[in-house]
Amino acid sequence: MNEAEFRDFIQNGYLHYVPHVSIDCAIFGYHDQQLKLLLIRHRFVDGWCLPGGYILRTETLGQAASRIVRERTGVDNLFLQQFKTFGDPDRAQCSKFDEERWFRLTGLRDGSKNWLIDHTISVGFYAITDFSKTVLHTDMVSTETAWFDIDHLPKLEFDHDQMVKEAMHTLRLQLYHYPIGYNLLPAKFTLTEIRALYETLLGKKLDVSNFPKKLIALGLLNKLSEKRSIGAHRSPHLYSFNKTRYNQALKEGIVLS
Amino acid sequence: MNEAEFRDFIQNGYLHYVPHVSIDCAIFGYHDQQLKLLLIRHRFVDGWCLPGGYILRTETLGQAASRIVRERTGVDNLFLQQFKTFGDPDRAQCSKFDEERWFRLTGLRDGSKNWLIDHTISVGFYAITDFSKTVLHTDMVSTETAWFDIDHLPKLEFDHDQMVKEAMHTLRLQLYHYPIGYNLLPAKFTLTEIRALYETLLGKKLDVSNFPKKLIALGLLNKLSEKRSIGAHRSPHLYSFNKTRYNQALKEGIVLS
DNA sequence: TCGTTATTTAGTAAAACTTACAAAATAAAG
DNA sequence: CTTTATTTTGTAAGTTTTACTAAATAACGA
Repeated sequence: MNEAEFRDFIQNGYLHYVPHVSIDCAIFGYHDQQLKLLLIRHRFVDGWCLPGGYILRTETLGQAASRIVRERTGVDNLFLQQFKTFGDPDRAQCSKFDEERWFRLTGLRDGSKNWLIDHTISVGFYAITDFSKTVLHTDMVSTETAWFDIDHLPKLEFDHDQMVKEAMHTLRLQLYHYPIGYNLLPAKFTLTEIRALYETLLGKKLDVSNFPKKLIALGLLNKLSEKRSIGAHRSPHLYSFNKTRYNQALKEGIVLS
Repeated sequence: MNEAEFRDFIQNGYLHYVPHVSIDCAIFGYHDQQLKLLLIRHRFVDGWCLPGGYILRTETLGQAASRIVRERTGVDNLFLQQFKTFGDPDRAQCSKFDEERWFRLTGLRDGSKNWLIDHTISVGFYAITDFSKTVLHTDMVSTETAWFDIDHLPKLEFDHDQMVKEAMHTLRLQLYHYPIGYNLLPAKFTLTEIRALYETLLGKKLDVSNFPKKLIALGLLNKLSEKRSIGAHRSPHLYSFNKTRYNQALKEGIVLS
């Protein structure tokens, strides 16, 4: 989006997008036992917040969320879930609106009458990606886009702290009911690697021996004949996902304890 | 809402309510092993659908949902949960809009330009009440308000069939994680009565002996010294909810199997 | 008054599942 | 060829769930 397109979006965006409703995405990034969260520095409020956007009048909510994540990270087709809608009247703090700042940034007057500066209800989605595979983009709304370690997040603008908390909570609940790992692990991985993934996302230790047994019992994994070399230790077997069972589990759910 | 107020709502409602966003409520009613759903006959589309409404610009989503349920049923302070937000572009079928019908019903022209007739994203809530304690109201939007047996629902307008399905699904999942029964059972009830409540909501039989034991083990129930007379049979003990544990369980969740 | 009957409720054995841990297997380094 | 760290199998103990039995009991009617 260039300068002219951005100005048109500000002035006439409500013709193409649904006004008063936005989407915010908590995009979690995993790689190598590290869990991060994608944040943008918002040009209008000069603080960190979740990436978000508006819904095209022709899109479903899921498609809009998917597009927003794709535009920010370049990643497509990932685990994406709606978790809650936020609509407290004070969530956006429109009272703090600064007409001068708006003019400096947009070159437009009467910002407080703009469709963007009005009561907005936001649908929260969360997603999980492999952050090493992403290519981050900033846009006209943001001056920075960056991954933050989940344990060292800055204070976020609006009600986004609450959003992250609830996204994390839902993610951890859903980990016990849906399989995860596809797109987050290499095509061939060891039992230790998939256990580390779950441990990092859940934020707790799992039994070295019992946890992988459960995944195997659920039929989610194919044992391969290859092994991985990890130095002066017994070489662990490689596994891949049984894509049939995995997709079935995504649809029908699983029970993991 | 009288005729004049209704016309003002149609013409200027967007000043007080958030446009493009609505709330729809799946209000389940339980009494005596019967499960019903509250439906209204929509004046504008002449079919059955879920009761709904708009969000005042000063309200939270929960407050709006609570108000909508109260206006329909007279009941306050019940189990109310947001479950999902629906935003498919074709969910409202605005293409079917009938200008003539609109004029007959509202006496207004240019209906298709009205704020009510535009892309609307709806936040779904579900609630559970005792239908014998409700006093139903119709309003300017509905010609009828009625309880339907859950197994004999008519085809609903818009995407409300899908909403009911997802509300029911969420309700049944949450039954295992939150206590239920307060406001749905008399202050003093037998173990058979609370089991029947869970059986009806879950749509399946539970073990006569084991299920109540779980509730007791969770500390949710107080055993009273009184008994209930049920004719030529052993008189069952009466129980009441341990309100402290019950409220704690509402906050922190429980694990019921 | 006393069986009969239907229901509540305590009790328990079997089964299933979870958890904790021991020990064997093994790859590579020294 | 011993040492070391890790994977992986196996299993015993502990816990929870499930299925079922039998005792308790309230009222009815013979």
